[in-house]
Amino acid sequence: MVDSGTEKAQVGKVSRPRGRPRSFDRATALEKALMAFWEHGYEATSVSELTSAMGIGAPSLYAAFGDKQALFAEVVREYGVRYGSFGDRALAEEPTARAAVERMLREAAVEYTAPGRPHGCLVIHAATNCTSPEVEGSLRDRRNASIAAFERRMRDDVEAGELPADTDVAALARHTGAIIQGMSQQARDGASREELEALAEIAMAIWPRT
Amino acid sequence: MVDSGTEKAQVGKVSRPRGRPRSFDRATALEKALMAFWEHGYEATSVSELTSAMGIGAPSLYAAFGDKQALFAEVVREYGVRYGSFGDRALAEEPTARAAVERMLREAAVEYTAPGRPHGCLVIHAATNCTSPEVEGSLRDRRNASIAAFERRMRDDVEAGELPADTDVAALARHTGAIIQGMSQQARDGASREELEALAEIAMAIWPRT
DNA sequence: TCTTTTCTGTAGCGACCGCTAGAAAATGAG
DNA sequence: CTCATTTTCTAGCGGTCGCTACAGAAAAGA
Repeated sequence: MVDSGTEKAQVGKVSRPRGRPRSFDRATALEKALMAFWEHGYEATSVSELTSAMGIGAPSLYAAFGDKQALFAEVVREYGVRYGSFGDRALAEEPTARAAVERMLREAAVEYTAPGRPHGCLVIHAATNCTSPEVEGSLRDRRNASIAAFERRMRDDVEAGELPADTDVAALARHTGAIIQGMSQQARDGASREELEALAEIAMAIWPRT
Repeated sequence: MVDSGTEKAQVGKVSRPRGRPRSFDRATALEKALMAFWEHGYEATSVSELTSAMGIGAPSLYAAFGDKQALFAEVVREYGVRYGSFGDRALAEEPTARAAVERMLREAAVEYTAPGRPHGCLVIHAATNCTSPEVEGSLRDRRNASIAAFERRMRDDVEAGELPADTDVAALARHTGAIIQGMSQQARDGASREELEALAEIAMAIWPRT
């Protein structure tokens, strides 16, 4: 049952696997599950909601993804790649921590209110009020890891002389995290892209004047 | 069954009601329910968890509080009075919007990490990922009402000349809401009072220099 | 005492939860 | 073709959900 999802690629010919072929596309089914979890969270999304959203029966779901928790873990991974990577990209590509945060907040306003998909951030919301400590903890770890990444990037800037030596990088990172989390919450509560952009712009005023 | 909770006070003598007296104190039972909902949220707190936390049987719960949703509504009301009033107090008592927000954030750092009770804010978290739109919406309305109250207080200051005439009060109010919501989230994620206080202090830097 | 009223405890309702056994269907291998 | 393998579909498992019928217990009033 391990590695049940990956199709082993053969040299040259495609050579389909032995038994009855799967009647659905695994990637699109995963995407449907992602949307369902994103919209309603881990516990409030029942397996029957998942199966009907994914267009498959329950046994197919369990055969292809393990169980509900494993499917959610895979959804979270996929979310990180498809929707949650703008922060890492900003941190990696921008020349300064300040520019990275500014771009991150600006992009968050767009991402969190994008039409045609749930608002806000899956990592922030999908495992709140969750009976399983494992699931709740996995997303909490991700949130705290993000703040730690902010702090590392800021500390680099301090060491490079880009930020004042007495900068409280831990608090500055926490502040950035709070803004992101608050923006996500307000996107869920109906705030528009423009409103979040104005919020982000105000939040940038904590940085030393340019 | 309406008004089943309130004991009608008589002039002079106490005159207990007719039938078998209630074996539990309604207020302390409500407080236990409040803690349970605060900790785990609306849906993740089952009726059987509630009954065992409150120390009563299910029929007693339904007789005294209606149903789960009515109990939650009463809990939210009680929470607003007992734990969620520091914001309104700051807005009402402080001379300026800025002083009110500063005090509110400082107090939020304390309230959201107070020992012996759940961290963060019930209004922000207890109805996320909720199957019932009514319950989810009731808390969302409260959150948006808070931001609207911030905005009104700020607009008063603009009209009084306490804030610049071109202040974007809507964005400033949203920013304050985002900080509060982010602080609550991070309190749930394990941040300490000191960390939240440092976050709050940084957030105050968006206001014009004193 | 007896009746009336209200609350308590037991026991269980129907509905949904996550999950799976087992048979039928669809493919490749021989 | 038959056989082995894998997926699909149907049906349903045990468990928990929110909630309640019912009988007995505990009080006031007659």
